[in-house]
Amino acid sequence: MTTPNPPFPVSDLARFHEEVLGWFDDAARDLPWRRDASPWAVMVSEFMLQQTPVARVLPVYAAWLERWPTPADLAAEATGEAVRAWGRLGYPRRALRLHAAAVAIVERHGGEVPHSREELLALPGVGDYTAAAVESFAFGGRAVVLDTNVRRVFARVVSGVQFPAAGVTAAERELATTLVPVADAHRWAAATMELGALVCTARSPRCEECPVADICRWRAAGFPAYDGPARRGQAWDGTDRQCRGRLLALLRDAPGPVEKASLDAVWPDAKQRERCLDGLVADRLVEPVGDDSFALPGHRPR
DNA sequence: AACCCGTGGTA
DNA sequence: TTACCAAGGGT
Repeated sequence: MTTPNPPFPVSDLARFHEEVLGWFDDAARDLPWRRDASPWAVMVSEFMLQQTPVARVLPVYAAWLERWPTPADLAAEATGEAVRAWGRLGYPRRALRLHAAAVAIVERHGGEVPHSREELLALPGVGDYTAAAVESFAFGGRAVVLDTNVRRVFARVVSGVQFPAAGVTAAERELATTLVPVADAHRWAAATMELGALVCTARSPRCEECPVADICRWRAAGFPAYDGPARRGQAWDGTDRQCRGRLLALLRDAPGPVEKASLDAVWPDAKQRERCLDGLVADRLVEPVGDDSFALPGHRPR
């Protein structure tokens, strides 16, 4: 994020806090992980929400927590069951990491989700964002929560640009730190995220509904278009990801092991297919069964 | 730092 | 229709 010029006026900061927090009181969605959810439930939601929209997470989240209400419940389960229950949320390695995080929570933290940033970051699948989100949403901590929504809101309102840079810079983190209000840090995190999700959206921002339109530096500058390096698109047709998705979908939808011949039928390019199947096995998303079949991993951890 | 990893909704 | 995009993490 570039340095604002002129800088974001200090007088606007108080209004930023007041308006966004006030807007959140009325506009916040009633999401299940916001209704006195346990720390584990918050963690489950955060894993599922990594790169997956809320609407698709909702049903899987509900089923998941009904089946595995605590880390110990999931930790005692076969990893393949986690992959199956993950369904079509995408990036199924997240299911494996969530399972591994549950095992680590049982082994290292007596089955309770840890509070500290350091302990959270040490869990599989927990990076800067997720650690901050759990600190903030599960425990009411003062973490600096920087997700794609918050970054976009700050880029626009404070820095006056359409989109933030590709990666979080030290300056951006510092700026975000200075923006956290003295009181209500965890509500600030949720509120700025919600504003980005509902109003200050990536493609068609609803500025007419925005509580801070009058102090928005991007708007004041006339909505200048993003002028940074081109953001690479995500190719899909013919990629290994598509191939892996097809293979795993077949295994997920089957009650037990699937013969190699059936897997061969879902992807025409034999060389790529073999590479992807090997990759899935290497990733522990799939395991060989007998001589000529494959299945989701059926073994218990340890 | 750049690239890999799924899936489906939307403008 | 085709890109873009979504509460990122690991390497």
